[in-house]
Amino acid sequence: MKASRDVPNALLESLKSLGLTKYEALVYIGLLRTAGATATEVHEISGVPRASVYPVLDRLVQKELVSVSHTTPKRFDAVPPDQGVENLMRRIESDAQSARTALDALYREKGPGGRGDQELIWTIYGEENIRTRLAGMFRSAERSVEVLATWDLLRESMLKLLDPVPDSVPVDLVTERWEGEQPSRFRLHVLPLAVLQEIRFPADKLLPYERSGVFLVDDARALLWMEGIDGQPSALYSESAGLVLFVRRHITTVTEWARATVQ
Amino acid sequence: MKASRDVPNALLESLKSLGLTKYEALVYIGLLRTAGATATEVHEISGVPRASVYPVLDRLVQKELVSVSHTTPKRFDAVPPDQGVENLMRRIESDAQSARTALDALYREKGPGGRGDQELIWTIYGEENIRTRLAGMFRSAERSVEVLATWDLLRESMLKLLDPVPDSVPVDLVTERWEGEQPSRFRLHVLPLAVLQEIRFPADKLLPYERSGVFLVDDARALLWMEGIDGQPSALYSESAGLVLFVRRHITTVTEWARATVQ
DNA sequence: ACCTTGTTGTTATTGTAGCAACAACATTTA
DNA sequence: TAAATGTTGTTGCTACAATAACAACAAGGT
Repeated sequence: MKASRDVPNALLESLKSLGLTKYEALVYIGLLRTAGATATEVHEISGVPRASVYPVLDRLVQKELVSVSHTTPKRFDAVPPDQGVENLMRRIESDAQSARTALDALYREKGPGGRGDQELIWTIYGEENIRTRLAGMFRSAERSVEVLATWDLLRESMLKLLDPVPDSVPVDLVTERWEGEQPSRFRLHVLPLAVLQEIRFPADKLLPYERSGVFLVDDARALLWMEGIDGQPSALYSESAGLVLFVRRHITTVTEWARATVQ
Repeated sequence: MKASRDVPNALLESLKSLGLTKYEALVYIGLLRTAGATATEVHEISGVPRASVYPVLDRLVQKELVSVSHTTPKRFDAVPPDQGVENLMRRIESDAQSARTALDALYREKGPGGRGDQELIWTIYGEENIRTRLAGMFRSAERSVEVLATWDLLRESMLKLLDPVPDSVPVDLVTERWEGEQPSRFRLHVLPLAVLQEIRFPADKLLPYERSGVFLVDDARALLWMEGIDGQPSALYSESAGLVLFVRRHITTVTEWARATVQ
């Protein structure tokens, strides 16, 4: 009676990242389909060696995922899945909380400046991280904000990020199309640029150029939003004169060239 | 220059349960206090062997906890703690979600009854698990609900748990005192029982008997809420005739005896 | 030019800890 | 006795931890 051969591997991985070992996951899954099983039954159902079942069950009880009967032999039962996962998450959430505060304390120790940024080009991975960086750039804008990005990217949440830009700072948006009403807050330039829609790479391989953008603040800080074919967004950020100048030229060039072509 | 000897061990454990290894945690912590460090500097600050720093940094970049510069030598920077933890939690949360649904599917496969409960005495660990069990008991009540518990326990959230009891079912509450207005929904018996307040164990060692209670539903299902000295709540649940009878007697005995004594 | 010095990035090797797997044994129950 | 339960100890395995060694490259001095 080994009915547990069909345990999806993805499920095991998920449970592992919640702090369970392979055996713990297998035993818990096994117990979910068999109420009140003895240790030997657990062994049969889960495929875990009988001798290993005892320490594993101990750990699961400790983690509040199974309950034990007071009979001999002992019988075991699993708590319902949603609640079991909840119990695991509670621990992790608590760890996350204490880690957050402890790390924050360390983080604030160091002065914010730390010459770290100047003259360096940083790659940032993960959409969240990029957004955070952009929010910081916009918030600290003092003289100018220029954005050259595909509508796909703008629409999603870029516009919300632009809210904290001080009122005194002019904002230039360049994109290839615009849906919805035109915002009065920004200087909007809608240019149906082919460059922004698709590009052909090596020869005839059509490369979708979906979400990408270039952001320049105060002519001093630049961010390039890229997106690989895998869809994983990454970005370059820099305050170096070189990259800033490049971006400066890129934006003006595209704008000029597109204006000439279109009209 | 080894300024990292004072890394709290608890913090390392917390980060480990968020999916980081010891080295990953040390490197991330080190980077939090030093913006734009080279691999060698990371090695010096974190105490991690220089050769091990490279694979560790790779993993941290993959996990969206650090960003890389494009200079030579490469320079590394940590994302702010709250956001970093957020990035880690996002993965875990997603795993938890998929695990929940996958497990739920398995769980519903088996018929609910499965003779598992009868004649067995279960120990349940963890306050959440006990509450859930109680909620299930109350929801399925058909003839009677009897509760004998300290006010401390009742007040906290027991009253909310009693909401789903069908209106046709009488509910008896016995406790040692009552604060706030008396509920009309229940038959309330306030008995200033010394038993419920403190008991003396072996000889003169005063044992605080803070939160404990006995719950009986339909004269068929009983739960004993216990709480060790460590404050970790646990409970016994059973549908066995033996334990149910014991609880039945306990409640009536205490009630009778207290009534006789008090008046 | 040459050689030295130091740093960066990479690879290989060894050690270690926690989990996985099995064998063997003591204990209970029928 | 036989069968099943619960426990113990040993061994193997895998991921991580730790050290050593190496090639590539850039100063800097002679």
